[in-house]
Amino acid sequence: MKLNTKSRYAVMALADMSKFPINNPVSLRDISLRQSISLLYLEQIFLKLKKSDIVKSVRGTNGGYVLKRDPKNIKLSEIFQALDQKVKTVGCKKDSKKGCNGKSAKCITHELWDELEIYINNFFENKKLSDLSLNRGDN
Amino acid sequence: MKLNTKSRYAVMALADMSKFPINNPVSLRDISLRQSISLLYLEQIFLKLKKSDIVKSVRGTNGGYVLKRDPKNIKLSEIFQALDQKVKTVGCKKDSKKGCNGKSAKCITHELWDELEIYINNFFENKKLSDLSLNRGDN
DNA sequence: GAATACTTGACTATTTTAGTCGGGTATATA
DNA sequence: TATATACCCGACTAAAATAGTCAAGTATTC
Repeated sequence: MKLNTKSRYAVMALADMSKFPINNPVSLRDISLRQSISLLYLEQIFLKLKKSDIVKSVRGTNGGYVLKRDPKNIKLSEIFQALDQKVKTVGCKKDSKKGCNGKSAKCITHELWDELEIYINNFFENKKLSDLSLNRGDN
Repeated sequence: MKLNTKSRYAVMALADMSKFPINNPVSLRDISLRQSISLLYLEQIFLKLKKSDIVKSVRGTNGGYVLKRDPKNIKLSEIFQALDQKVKTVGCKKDSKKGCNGKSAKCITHELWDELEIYINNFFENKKLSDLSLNRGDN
């Protein structure tokens, strides 16, 4: 059970951005250097963040990306959703009528995984980008 | 972020077993049929559960596996550990001196992932096999 | 002694992940 | 207006993890 790098990097990159004055475009190149994340990979990630309205882009020289909202208003759950990163504990279909394992009803542990999924989502739902303790050190 | 089938099947299989009188060996063949899990795969899983002292085996005809403890005393976290299923949210080394991304210190979001890991482990730590609502239906 | 059921390591197909590549387009500034 | 910077975007790919299967056993009961 592990988090993929895309979502992790997304949070890292946004946390990096949030250290700078809002409306000041931050280039992916800079983030790439500071956080040691491949520039090309970051581009992929930011296209998704843009589509989900978390950042906006400024093209051209001195361009970059800008947070669309105050970090206080950006929930981590949004970031994960932007990257299609779902917490999927089960193969079981949500639709209980179909059944989980070809059988007629929910599988024996269905409730458990549902509960876990809600539990984890809850964590991200309650965390804001601004909650990350941003030490102004060398990172 | 998803759970692998091995851990999921392990929980399903043990939940299945716990419906039967303790000390009554349950064969993998039966579990396989009831839960629609490959027999060969179950064998792999149960070897690990056995090594971790969660079940014991009874060989021969009418043999099978038996829970070594009351379901009330089997934490889900033990089952996951038995299958080497760890909650790994980060690539960062635990050892904070090494640094996470080749840089000198912890990465900017290190605390967050640690927190998440503890949060999730906590879920499994507090759930017992006996907590699974076992409807005596067709599963 | 035949059938049942656990034991074990090695193997393999498929899927997912973690990126890279190549060729764009838009904008600022010199 | 040329050029460098930086975003845009789909397609591709190597490597790792997952989800199993296979083969060849051993132990026990009826």
